Amino acid sequence: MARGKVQLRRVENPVHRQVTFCKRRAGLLKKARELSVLCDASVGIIVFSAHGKLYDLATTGTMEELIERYKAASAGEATTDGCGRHNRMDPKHETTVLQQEINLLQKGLRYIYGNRANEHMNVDELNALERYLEIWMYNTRSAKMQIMAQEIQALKSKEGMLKAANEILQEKVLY
Amino acid sequence: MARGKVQLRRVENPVHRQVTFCKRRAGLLKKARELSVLCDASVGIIVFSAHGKLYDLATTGTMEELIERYKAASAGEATTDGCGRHNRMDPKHETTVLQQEINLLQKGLRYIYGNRANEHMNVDELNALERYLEIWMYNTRSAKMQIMAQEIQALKSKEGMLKAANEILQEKVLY
DNA sequence: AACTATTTATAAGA
DNA sequence: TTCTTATAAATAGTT
Repeated sequence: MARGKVQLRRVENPVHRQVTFCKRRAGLLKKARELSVLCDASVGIIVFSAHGKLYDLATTGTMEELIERYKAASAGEATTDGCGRHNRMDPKHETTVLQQEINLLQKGLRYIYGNRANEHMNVDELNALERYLEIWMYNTRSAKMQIMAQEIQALKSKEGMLKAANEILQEKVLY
Repeated sequence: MARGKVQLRRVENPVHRQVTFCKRRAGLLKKARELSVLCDASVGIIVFSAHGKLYDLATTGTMEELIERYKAASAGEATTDGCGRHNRMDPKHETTVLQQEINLLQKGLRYIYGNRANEHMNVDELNALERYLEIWMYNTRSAKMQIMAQEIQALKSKEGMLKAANEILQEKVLY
């Protein structure tokens, strides 16, 4: 895409190929992140280099989660919005409420930024801020717990595989 | 990328968002195919639209094969987030730390703004966010308490004055 | 790892 | 939707 039109075939020079791989891989992942953010989509990417090295990206949750969702979606076709952790309400109302929330939090951020938290805010504003912070913290903790639970699951599964491999190796040693 | 710089946040207009989704999804898959051909790589992409519709691409074999290969490859990996720059607490860089704090909170704000709280944040970030939120909430409560205490003080003092005035008036009435 | 000349992708408009 | 077009973004070749 620059200084020469690209030919759709393998780059023969190994050095050039490696450089192109790095650049384009980065570009691809960037595009995926943009698509996810701009369009509210979930994107998972798996890349194996020619030499077998793995690179991946999951814009939403973990790759395992996406894979499960993929299997569910590609097997059956009854995908009733699998994500839905927060039930949606009237979009217009929601937007307004969210905007107010954002304004308040941004005001709070400015105070933090000035290292003079909460000056110039009245009791009503502080109450609202407190409420939002509680909700936010709750969400943060929930998300963290979810991720950690998934990691534990992954580790357990890894442990199982390692144990199995161990047994096989021990058998081989014995005979 | 044209006729207007792209902002990295959800496209609010649903029609624009849908169009952008189609275009960019096509672009992403094209880039993936190019990467695969040019660099001899295997690429798998899973995309879920906001409404849960699945789009996928596997440049080599099937997606199932890629998923199996992914599981095999990721199982034998260290989960030590390669970047890992967790060294902190250099008093000279107080400003830097503060800036990081702001960045984190702003990142959180963007997620709230996009109605997708805490997505794309890892456990470390969530932990840090939780810590900041606790501090912030503590400060908020302190400020609120202080203001309320002052108001109570003011009211008590006013009450005292009124009582005194009342007594004087009663005395005047009696004589 | 930077730099730029070009190509490519795409946002907005028709 | 699809086509066009002006412009932003990606990147091939180079240093």
